[in-house]
Amino acid sequence: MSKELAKAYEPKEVEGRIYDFWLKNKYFHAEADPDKKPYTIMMPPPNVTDQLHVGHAMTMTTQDVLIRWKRMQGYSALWLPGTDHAALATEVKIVEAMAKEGIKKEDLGRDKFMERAWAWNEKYGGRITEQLKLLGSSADWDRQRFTLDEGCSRAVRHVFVKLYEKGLIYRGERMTNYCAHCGTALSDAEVEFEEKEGSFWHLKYPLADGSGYVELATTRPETMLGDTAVAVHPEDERYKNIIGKKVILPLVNKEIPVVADEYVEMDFGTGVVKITPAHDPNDFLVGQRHSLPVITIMDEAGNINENGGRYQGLSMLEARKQIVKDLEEAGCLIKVEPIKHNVGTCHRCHTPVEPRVSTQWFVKMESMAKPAIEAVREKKIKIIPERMEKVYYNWMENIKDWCISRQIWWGHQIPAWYCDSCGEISVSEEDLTVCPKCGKPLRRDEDTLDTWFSSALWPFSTLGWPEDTEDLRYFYPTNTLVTGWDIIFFWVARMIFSGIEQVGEIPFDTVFFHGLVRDAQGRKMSKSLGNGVDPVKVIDKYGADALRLTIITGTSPGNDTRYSDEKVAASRNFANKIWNAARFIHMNIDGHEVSPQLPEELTLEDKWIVSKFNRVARDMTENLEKFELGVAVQKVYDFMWGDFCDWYIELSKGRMSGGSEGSAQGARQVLVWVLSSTLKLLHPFMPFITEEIWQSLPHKGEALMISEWPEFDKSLDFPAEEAEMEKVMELITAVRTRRSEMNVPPSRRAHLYIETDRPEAFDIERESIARLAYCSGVGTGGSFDLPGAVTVVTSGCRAYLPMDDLIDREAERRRLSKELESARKQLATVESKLTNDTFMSKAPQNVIDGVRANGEKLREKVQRIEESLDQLK
RNA sequence: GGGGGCAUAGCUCAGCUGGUUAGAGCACCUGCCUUACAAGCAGGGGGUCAUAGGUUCGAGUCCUAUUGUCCCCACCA
Repeated sequence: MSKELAKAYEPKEVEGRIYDFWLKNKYFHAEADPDKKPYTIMMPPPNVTDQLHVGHAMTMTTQDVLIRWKRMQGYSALWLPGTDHAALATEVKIVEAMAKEGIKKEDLGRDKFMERAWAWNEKYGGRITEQLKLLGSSADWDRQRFTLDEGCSRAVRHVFVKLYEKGLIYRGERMTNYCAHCGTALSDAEVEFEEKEGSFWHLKYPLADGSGYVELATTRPETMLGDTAVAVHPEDERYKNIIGKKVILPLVNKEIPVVADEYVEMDFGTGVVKITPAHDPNDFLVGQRHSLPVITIMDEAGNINENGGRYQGLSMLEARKQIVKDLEEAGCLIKVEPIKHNVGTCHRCHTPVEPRVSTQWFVKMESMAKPAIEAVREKKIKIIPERMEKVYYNWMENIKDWCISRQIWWGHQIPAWYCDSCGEISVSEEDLTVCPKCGKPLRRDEDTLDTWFSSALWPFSTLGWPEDTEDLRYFYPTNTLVTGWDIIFFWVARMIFSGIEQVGEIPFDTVFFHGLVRDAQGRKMSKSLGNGVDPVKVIDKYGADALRLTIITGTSPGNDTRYSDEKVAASRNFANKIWNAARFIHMNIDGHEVSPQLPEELTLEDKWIVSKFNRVARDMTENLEKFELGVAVQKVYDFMWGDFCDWYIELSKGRMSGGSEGSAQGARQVLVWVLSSTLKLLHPFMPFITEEIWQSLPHKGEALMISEWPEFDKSLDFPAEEAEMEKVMELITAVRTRRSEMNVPPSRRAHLYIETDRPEAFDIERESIARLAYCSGVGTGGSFDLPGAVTVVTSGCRAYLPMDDLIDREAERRRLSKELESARKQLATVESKLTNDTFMSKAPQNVIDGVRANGEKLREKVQRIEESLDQLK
């Protein structure tokens, strides 16, 4: 970069080149280094066939900020990337693509299908990681993993076998959620409830003894084929007499009992419930209590099976229509009411799930949940924001067994074999061919595992577990898990109990939940709304740094944020601001020998900016430690723009154009030092532009990204000079304001007379003050008698601008009177505090000191205004 | 049914353990092409911090209730 370069920052010219430079030098790579402390983040693996969306941008930027910061702090910082095979999500996509070619997976068979799936994976698998690189992600790509790779597969099988042998994985017939569209069972976590408009069919079930009928209501009439009872509440006076009687199940013409069960709510519907144990979780429990038969009427394709008699082969929906029609014809339909009710749907395809009793594999949760709850309760794992702990406890404390078998092919096939000869079930880490019990051939379980089963192992399977590797010992437990709150159950909770159970240690010490990115109207981004934002396009238009800054600015942990182009444009403007500050510095240092160190002698304004920087470094570090990234970035933004550019650079101009060579050289060094140091603070947020500029300035070391994070330096702390400088600034601002109020054009200059008994308080180049205050020159003195001059009063001094022709003495008096009034009012507030005994005795000393100092300033100000008013008389 | 978030300037949002006169970006008004930047500079207007109580010397910040709004969990056929 040099001064000839474009006036505006061009991210496209910089980003690729800088990223390649980092990669080439292996700065992203982390090793187990005994001389350093480890800091580890496991990247939540995006779905392998995903495309980058803003959600990724949020989570990855957050992680990259943390990892870059820690790396600069000297940690061996490992950010381990990878992708998730996303079993069901991916299989659905592949099946859809095949459907376009007119191919069904059954036609292909398992092996051929898997070939296609891997090919698909090959084709789209690299896309997401390439896009992550565009963002500037400093992940250790040499360590990239995939939840279906060899190592992860070994870990999965090891865990499966271990849990099976401990009795924590079992196979059994249970009520499960079944998605007919996806053709598989789902875990409870994968069911989303949606409120839908439905119908409430009131049906008539005749009593077997001919003494009448019972009326009941249902939202799912088709399940009547599997009814094995009718239930009423035991206390319900209306129905006490029919308990124990039989009713005739219409259409099926079968007698089923009337049972009494407290599950029935008397005031809902008619107070009578049909019981279908095979297709409703609550009915299943009722059935167990009353030893009712369980009749499954739906097959795996979601159609009525052989238990459905003449309805066999119909889909559930077709069956519903037909059955309602038949019931009506049989005179068993009393009425149909509209009803709003919650329908469980598949979170992948939003098809209503069918509760269905089937044989599946489950993980027993209770014993593993306990230590996982303890870990958080004892703060071994910190959850940020803290309120998310409640959500975690609530889920963990009410956890049910986890259904892990899926009737799909893309995934980890369950390592269980069945012997059809002797009935033995064998579970093994190695593939089996013959039954270990009877030696006969085996049949392997067709099902695969829930994708979250493998991602639950991510924090350690990626480090070589189950082997006892050096990496595992060094980097595990990992440190910060960064993710959105939407996968707390799917993933976070499961990693916690898996880590504790498998490795014997928590998987990470902190969980940091960031918010979700919404659109400008606050809506969730979704395909159906078409309001999604493509980060790649945003990067193309505004640059990766601008996108990253936007994502972090103004956010706080756990709170959602809105995306808008305007925000990115503002961030881009900031990048441009830094770029131009650098251009300015180049214009003034190129051709000079400038050391990257601070000069020996520091002027007042030097001390001010250095001291201010020093504090920003300290404050930001504190904010980052508390994961307050939004606050941290705001501080460096304000410093860079509001202090460094608006004030320090402006002040330096006079020194470099008109000052002594010593002063000019000092300014150059301070400019370089402060900008370079500020770039360090900014680097985690805006890695590209900061690296590019840093490289162009005089520097020590080979790259900004591996330079040292600034720490608070006592020798750079100049509070007294800061206060002095602020007085100068206050005066300059006051002069500007006065001129602006009087509509004096900047071209019109006047000499500035500063009345002070402490001229050393204005000990910076007079030309600098003059330049900033649009004055022709500056003089200081004990007192001036300049009738007809414009008066400017601050808490530190009084100043005059002789502009005879402009001054309207009457207007001037009015203005000063107004200022006096306001200053007196403020003073009164302060003084009432200082005379308040309880305040004086209870408030901490630093607060009292602050108020006192403020009072002192105000008193001086009031006095000066009063004097000025006297002079105007 | 249970739990939680949010409510601060016209808009989008910060405001960390309560402490001087509540901030930013965008938008708006005025004046400026001042030799880094008009994607900029300087100045300015705009907020009874949702409402009502309470705790405190002191409340945007803590407590209680209310209203509005969004979300999560549970899943009554």
